[in-house]
Amino acid sequence: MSTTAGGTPGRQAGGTPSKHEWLRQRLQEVVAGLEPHTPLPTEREIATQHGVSRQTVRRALDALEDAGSIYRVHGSGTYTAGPMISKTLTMTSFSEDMTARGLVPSSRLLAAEAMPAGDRIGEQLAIPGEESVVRLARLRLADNRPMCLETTYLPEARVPELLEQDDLERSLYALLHSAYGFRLTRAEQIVTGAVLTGTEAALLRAPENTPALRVHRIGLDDRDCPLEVTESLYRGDRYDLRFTVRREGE
Amino acid sequence: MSTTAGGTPGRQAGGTPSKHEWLRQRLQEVVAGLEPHTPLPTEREIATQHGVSRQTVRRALDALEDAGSIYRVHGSGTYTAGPMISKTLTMTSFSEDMTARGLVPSSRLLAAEAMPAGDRIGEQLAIPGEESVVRLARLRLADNRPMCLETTYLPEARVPELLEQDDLERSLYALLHSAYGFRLTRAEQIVTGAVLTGTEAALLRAPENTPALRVHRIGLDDRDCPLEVTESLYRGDRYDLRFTVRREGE
DNA sequence: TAGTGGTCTAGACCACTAG
DNA sequence: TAGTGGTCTAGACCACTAG
Repeated sequence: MSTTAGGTPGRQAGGTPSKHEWLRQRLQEVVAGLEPHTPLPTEREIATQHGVSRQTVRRALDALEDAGSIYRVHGSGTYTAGPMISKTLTMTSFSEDMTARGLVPSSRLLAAEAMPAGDRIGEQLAIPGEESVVRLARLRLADNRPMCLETTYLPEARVPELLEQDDLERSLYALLHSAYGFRLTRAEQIVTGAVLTGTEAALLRAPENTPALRVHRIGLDDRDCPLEVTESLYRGDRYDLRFTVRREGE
Repeated sequence: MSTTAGGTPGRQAGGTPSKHEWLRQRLQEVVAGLEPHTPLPTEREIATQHGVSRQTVRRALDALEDAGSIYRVHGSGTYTAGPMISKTLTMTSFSEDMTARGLVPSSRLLAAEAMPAGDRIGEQLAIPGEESVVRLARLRLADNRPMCLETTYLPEARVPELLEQDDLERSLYALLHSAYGFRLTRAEQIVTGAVLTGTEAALLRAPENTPALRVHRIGLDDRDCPLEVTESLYRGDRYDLRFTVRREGE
């Protein structure tokens, strides 16, 4: 266990102090500066160089492989991957998504009210249909141009006085975390094709029959309980969904 | 290392003989029979019961967590997850996708020809634009109803005499593996909204302006080299895309 | 404070690649 | 056949939960 000049993991307050995560970031930087299909040092070499066990190296490499930065050939070696268009899909908020695309997100609150859940939303939030939910309708903008219509439903019992909050136009995820301590860790999504008509087209300032993407999402907390249902309608001419998929098993 | 009555891993020819995979399947069966939020035995107990190390147990549980079958609470325990609508997105062929949805896939070959790649396709396949590609256009059916229009481009140099194959209407993935030994392990996908018009609407037997999903895919082999570019146009009224996303880091 | 999952190690052996 | 990644173990200690 050497204390290299470059810096050892350390235990930053609030950060991620794990060795494999620290090593992952180190290796990511190295990989970023290499041509595609360049061999990396062997796992045993990396382990020795950084004073960690081979398992820790493998864990860091696993993360890089998942992210599509490297690929491994059994019996041969580890190599830098080709250029990537897309990333592995992860759970992001609209704000984060737009920022990652280099756009400036903003929001206009269209409606904020309490109402009975009803059967459909109630079932998805795992609460009785008579129970109250908070409904937020927002027009989402990117670089001040309409991008998406978003309607979110939350069980009122879990977010009391949400309607009294004054930053409902900002990131809801951030608010849920800071004001209520919730951590959304997983979401189930259903994406369908759609066509903009009537009110939707008008709000998004798009011509009638503009293609669109409808994203239905159920957000779950770290205890696997539904916390949020969101219906998003994206302008198809300004938005696409990019992701990497892998072959499982085999 | 006990040889339990239930059966130990064993080394089946061609199968997946790893202990963690064997244990994963075992645990999956157990989990499937339990109510949501039921605690599982502790990792140490599972290890003892199955005569494996705790790391092997953790690896099996990691897979179940990724698949959304369980969730873990640090310091507390491991629990069965709530009901799932969707699965983690993995790379599948049309045939596999439809079969998983309980539909019977079939196919009608619309065109099969060799042609120059051109700049756009050439760049995506990482070959010069003058080089030849095989182009396959297929109408994909599910339960004998038009579902999707699919056009695939492959570098002819890597799939010689593909056009002479007589089962081009069947699964292309299976053919690429059996006839050429290729393994597609990763794909990058871009999903956009679309509207069916003209020829496309006619071929899919859908009314004009039917919403649709366009999926652009670059398939990569196990050496991370592009092997296939496919453009798919799905009828939006019959098809949706379902998947689970997770919050990364944190 | 007892018990749980999370991280990490040193070492062994296997499966596969590529000369 | 030497070298690589893939699997697995036994054991240690830490961070966190929940009574």
